[in-house]
Amino acid sequence: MTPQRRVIAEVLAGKHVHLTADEIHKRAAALLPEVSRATVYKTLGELTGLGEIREVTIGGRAKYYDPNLDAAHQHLSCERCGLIRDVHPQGTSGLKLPAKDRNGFALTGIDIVFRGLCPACANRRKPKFPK
Amino acid sequence: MTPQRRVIAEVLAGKHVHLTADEIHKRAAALLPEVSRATVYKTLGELTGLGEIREVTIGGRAKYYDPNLDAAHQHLSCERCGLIRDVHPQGTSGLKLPAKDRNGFALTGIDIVFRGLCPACANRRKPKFPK
DNA sequence: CTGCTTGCAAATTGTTTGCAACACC
DNA sequence: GGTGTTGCAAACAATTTGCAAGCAG
Repeated sequence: MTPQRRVIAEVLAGKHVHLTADEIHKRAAALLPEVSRATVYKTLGELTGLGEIREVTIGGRAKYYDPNLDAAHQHLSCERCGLIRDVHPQGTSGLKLPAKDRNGFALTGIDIVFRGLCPACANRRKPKFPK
Repeated sequence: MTPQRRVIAEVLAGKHVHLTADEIHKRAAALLPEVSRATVYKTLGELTGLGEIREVTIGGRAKYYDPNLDAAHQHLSCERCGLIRDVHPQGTSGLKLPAKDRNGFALTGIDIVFRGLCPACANRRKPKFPK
């Protein structure tokens, strides 16, 4: 357990934390300036391998890291700004794929993402200018 | 409608087509050598804007493009090799997020991805050695 | 001519890797 | 002194953009 890993763990602590590797790096560097991007990536890779966090790829370019593995949950994602929130709706936990639809796959999990616009993005309408 | 766009449309035609932009480019170039990557990206961007196809980001680095918008469907994805298949299981169409869980979001869609290992990948076991 | 499309190349973004220096048992 | 960690820099991969040239109406 090095100082670098501690600050990364601190950044990931808490509820509703869904950050990209780059955001994690920025926040970690604010706490401890001498944290390099490479270390953040390596640490996140290890944590993922250990099952402490999970990579989620939603809607965009960068991966998000989800430290909330205790409770099964789904994600609510803003298509405009990329904001991600955890949700725990009923009726999703029983969801599974019938054997006849599995195509021989060995299933390991199900990801459910509710897409939409967050309140802030829904208000300020499309930032698009008629020319 | 230019020759370039026609071959891109041809590549996208058919069922169970889930290709990355780069794969689309390779296949289009096989039909018509003078198709540049940039043109593929621009065309895919337009088609996405027009609602003809949809970008899906599953599990990895590159986006996949899904031309099957007629029928609501979900995806079955191999975590090892990236293979994606369409599935149409029962019991998912009624799924929606209760208002109390919406956090003020205006919902536009729900993505469901069943993760697992395809038959081929399940056979050749993890290329990973426990020490 | 005017406007949209193409395609090369360069720029951007997100992530991974090679490798030397370092700290810790 | 070996093991594992760091961090710089370079390599990569996926995508986007600037811009000059081409084609169609």
